[in-house]
Amino acid sequence: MSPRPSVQAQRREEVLAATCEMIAEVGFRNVRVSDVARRAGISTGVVHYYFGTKEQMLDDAFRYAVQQARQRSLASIQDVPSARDRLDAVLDVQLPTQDSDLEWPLWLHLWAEALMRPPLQELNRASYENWIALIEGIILAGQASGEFRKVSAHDVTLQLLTMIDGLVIQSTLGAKDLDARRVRELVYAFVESALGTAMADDFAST
Amino acid sequence: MSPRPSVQAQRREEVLAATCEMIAEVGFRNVRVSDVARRAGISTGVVHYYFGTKEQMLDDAFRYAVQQARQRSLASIQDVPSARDRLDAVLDVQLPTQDSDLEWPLWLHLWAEALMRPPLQELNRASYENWIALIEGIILAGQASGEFRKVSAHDVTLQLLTMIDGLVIQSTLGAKDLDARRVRELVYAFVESALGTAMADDFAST
Amino acid sequence: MSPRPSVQAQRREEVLAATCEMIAEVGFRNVRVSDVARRAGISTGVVHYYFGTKEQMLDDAFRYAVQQARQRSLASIQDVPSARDRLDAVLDVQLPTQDSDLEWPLWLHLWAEALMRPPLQELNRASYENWIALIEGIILAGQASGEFRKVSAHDVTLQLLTMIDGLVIQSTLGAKDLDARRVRELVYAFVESALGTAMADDFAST
Amino acid sequence: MSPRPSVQAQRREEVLAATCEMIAEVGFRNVRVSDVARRAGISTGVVHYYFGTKEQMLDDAFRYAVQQARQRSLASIQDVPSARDRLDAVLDVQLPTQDSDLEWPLWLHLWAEALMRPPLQELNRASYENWIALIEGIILAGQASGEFRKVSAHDVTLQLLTMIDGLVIQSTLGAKDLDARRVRELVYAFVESALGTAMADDFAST
DNA sequence: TATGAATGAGAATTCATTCAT
DNA sequence: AATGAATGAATTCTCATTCAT
Repeated sequence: MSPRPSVQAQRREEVLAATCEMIAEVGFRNVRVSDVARRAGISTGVVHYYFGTKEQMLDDAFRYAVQQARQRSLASIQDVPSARDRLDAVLDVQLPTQDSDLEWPLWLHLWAEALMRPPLQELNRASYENWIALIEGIILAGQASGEFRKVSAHDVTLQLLTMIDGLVIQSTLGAKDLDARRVRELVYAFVESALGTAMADDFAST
Repeated sequence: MSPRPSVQAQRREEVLAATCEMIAEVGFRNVRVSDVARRAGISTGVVHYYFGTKEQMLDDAFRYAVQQARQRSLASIQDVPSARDRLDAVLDVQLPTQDSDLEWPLWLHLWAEALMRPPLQELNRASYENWIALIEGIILAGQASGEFRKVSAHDVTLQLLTMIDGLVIQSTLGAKDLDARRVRELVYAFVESALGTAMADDFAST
Repeated sequence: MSPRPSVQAQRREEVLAATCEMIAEVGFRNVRVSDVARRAGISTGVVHYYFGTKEQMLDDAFRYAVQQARQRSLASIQDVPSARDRLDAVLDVQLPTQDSDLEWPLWLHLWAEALMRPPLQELNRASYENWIALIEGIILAGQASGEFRKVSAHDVTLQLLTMIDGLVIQSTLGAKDLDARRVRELVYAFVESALGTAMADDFAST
Repeated sequence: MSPRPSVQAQRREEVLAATCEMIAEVGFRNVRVSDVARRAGISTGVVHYYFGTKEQMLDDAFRYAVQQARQRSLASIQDVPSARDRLDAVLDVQLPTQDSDLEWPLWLHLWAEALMRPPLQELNRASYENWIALIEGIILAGQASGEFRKVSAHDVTLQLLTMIDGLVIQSTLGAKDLDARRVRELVYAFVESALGTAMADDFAST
C-alpha cells in the first residue's frame, strides 16, 4: 500500500554498498559504524536498525559483494556464443584494469576475515564453487566444440582461478612488474598453454 | 658486563613468535598486547619496553615470519644437487601438509593488512622477490642442465608461485576437495606441464 | 460524532495493562516502550500519542494498578456482613495464592521506584491510607460488634499490613519455607493473637 | 613483597562503598559507571578493571552491603548478656533513626532487582536466613532464661522481621505518622505482645 | 489517528599506553 | 628491566522520541 518496502530495500543496499567501499578502503578491522553511516548519508542508529550489529552488517556486505560480482560475470557472457569468447569475457570482467580497483581488496579482506569466521568461509566456499562451475562449464563447452584442448577441465579451472587470485594479490600489493597488463598476459598465457592449440592437441592425440 | 644482550634478543624473539601465533590464531585485528604478553609469559609493560607500540610489534612479527620462512626454504635445498629435486624440496617445505597449518593464515593476514600499510607492502614485495629469485634460479639451472623445458623461467615462476598462493588460500578456507594432497597434485601437474618432458620439448623445437 | 472517546479510553487501558505486565515481568528499569507497544498490539508512536513520555506512561500504569487493586478489594467485601469475614475476604484477595503472582512484583517495583520519584511516593501514600482506612474500619466495626478484642485498631492495622508486605516480599523472593500457605498461616496467626479471643480480652479487662 | 594486594582490596572496597551510596541515592537503574568512578575518585576504566561489567559491580555491591550489615549487627550484641538486651541491641542497630538513612533504600532496590536476578535472590535468601538465625537464637535463649514467653520462636522471628521490613518501607516512603520513632514503637509493641509478660504467661500455663 | 523509519544523545566497554614502584 | 594498576580516548550499541506519510 505504501512504497515503504522498496525504501527499506534500497536503504539496506545503500548501506551495504557503503560498507563494501569502506572495507576496501580502510580494511575490515578499521571500518567504523559511523564511517559507513556518514558515507551512506544516515545516522549510526539506522545501521543498527537494519543490521543489528556491526558484525552482521559486515557479513551482509560481503554477501552482497559476492552476489554483485556473480551477477556482473553472468551478464558479461550473456549472448556470447563461442566458448573462447565467453572465457575471455569472464576473465575480462574479473581481472583488474587499474590499480585503483576496489573489488580485489575486498576479496582479500574476506579471505583474511573468513579464517576466523565460519559463516564467511561458507560464503567463500559457495562463491568459489560458483566460479568453478561457471568457468568449468565454459571450458567443457569449448572442448565439446573443439575450441579447447581436451584436458581435465576441472583441474585447469582450479589452476586458472587460483593463479588469478594469486597474481592479483601480488599485483594489488604492488609487486614489481606486475601491473594489470602483465597479469592479463600471464593469465592468458596459461590459458593458451593449457587449453589452446586445439589442433596440435587433436593432432597429437591421433 | 653481563650477557644481557643475548637475553634481550631472545626475549624479543619470544615475543615475536608469540605475536605470530596470535595473528595466525585470532587474526591481525584481534591481537591484543595482553594476549601476546601472556603467551610470552611476560607483562604488557615489557612489550612496550621492547617494541614501543603495538603496531611496531606486529610489523616486526611479520618481518620475523618472512625471515624464518626464507631460512627454512634455503635450508631445504642445502646440499641438493639436481634442479628438479631442489624445486621439489622448496615446494615441499612451502606447501601445507595439514589443515592446522599456522603459516598460511599469517600470510593471508599480512596481505590483507599490507593493503593499508606501505611498510608491509614493501616487506611483502621484498619477500616475493626473494621467492622469485629462488625459484627462478632453480628453474634456470634446470633448464641449463636439460632437466626443464626451455620456456620463460620468469613467467613460469610467477605462475607457479601465484597458483600456490591461490590454491592454499582456498584450501585453508576449506574449499571442497582441496585438501593438502590435492593442492600438491595440482601444483606438481602445473610444474610438469610447464617444465616437464624436456625431451619432448627439445624434440618438438627441433 | 463517533464513539471514539470510549475507543480511546479502552486503548489507553490496554496500554496500561500491558505496561503493568511488563513492569512485573522484566522490572521497571527494563521496560521498553517498544515492548509495551508490541504487547498492546500497536506501534510505539501510539504510546507517545497517548502518554507523551515513557515516564508518564509508567506512572499512569502504577496509578492504574493501585486503582484496580482497590476496586478488587472493595468488591471482595461487598455484601459481607461480619467483620471477621470481611477481614478474611480482604486478606484473601490480597495475599498471593501462587508463586506466579504478577501483582506483588509490581508493588515492589513501585516502592523501589518511588524512593526517587515524589509523585509515586504520593501515590503509594494515598494507596496506603486507603488500605489502612479499609482495614481499620473493619477492625473497629469488629470491635464494636464484639468480634475483635479492643486494642488499638490503628496500630494493629499498621502491624498487619506491614507484616503482610514483608512476608510477601520474602515469599516472592523465594525464602525457604515461605510459600503462599505459610504466609497466610503467619498472617492469620497474627490476626488471631492481636484481635482474637475477644472473650478472654473482655474478661481480662473487667 | 609489595603492598599491592592490600591496595587492590582497598580499592575494590572503595568502589563497592561508592556503588552502594549511588544505588541508595539514585536507584539501581540510574547508577552509571561514571558516577561510581567519580565518587570513588578513579576513572571508569578501573571499574571494569576490577569488576569486568557494571552488572558484576552492582551485584558485588549488594553482597558487600549484606556483609557489612551482618557484621554491624553481630558487633552490636558482642558482650551483651541478657537476651532482651541483645534483642534490643539488634533492633536498635537495624531500625532507622533518621529519614536520611541510606541503608534501607538499598534493601528495597535489592529486593526489586532480585525479582529478575536469581543470584541476588540467593543473596537475599542467605542474608535472610542469617537474620532469622540471629533473632531466633536470641529469642530461644530468652525463652530458656525465662525472659521471653514460650511461643514459637521461629514464627515470631518471621513476623517480627517482616513487620520491620514492611514498616520501614512505608516509613522511608513517607507514610503519614510513620516516622522513625513510631516505627520503633510499633515494633517494640509487637515484641512485647508476642514475647513479653513472661510471668503472666508462665502463670497462665501453670 | 496510526505507523515505523530515522535520529542522536547517552552509556558501557575495550584496550593501547603510561608510569609509579 | 619488569610489573601491572590506572588512564581515557575511541567505539559500539540502545532506545526514547520525532515526524513524514
